Amino acid sequence: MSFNKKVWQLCKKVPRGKVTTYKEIAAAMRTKAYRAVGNAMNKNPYGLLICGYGKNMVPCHRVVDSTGHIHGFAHGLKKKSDLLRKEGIKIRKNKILEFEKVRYRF
DNA sequence: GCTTTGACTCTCG
DNA sequence: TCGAGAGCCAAAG
Repeated sequence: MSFNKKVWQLCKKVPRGKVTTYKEIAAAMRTKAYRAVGNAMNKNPYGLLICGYGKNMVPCHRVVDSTGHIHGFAHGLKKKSDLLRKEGIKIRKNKILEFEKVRYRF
């Protein structure tokens, strides 16, 4: 299985209402390719399904950096924060509130 | 194959 | 507290 697919697989394991970080994912794969993880997200073929919540969706919007701050998103940061808020996660200025509480650990 | 490119993270000052 | 710099890794050209 390719590196990217592993990333997406792990991504899908994040439950609704929870978030994870690029670092967590990398750690779960026993690697330190934090940046490559983000790169994988950016190129993920299921990106367009995020908003539609399709069968093979990869909840990329539940992945943020180690500080709980949101970076880029294929559909825009606003869209991403909206989706997270809809799942019960509070966001303010691209920053996740109560990060430690909603953070999912593998 | 070597070089470039990131949705990253850590360390300093 | 915050920004700059350096280190990191895999994918794409």
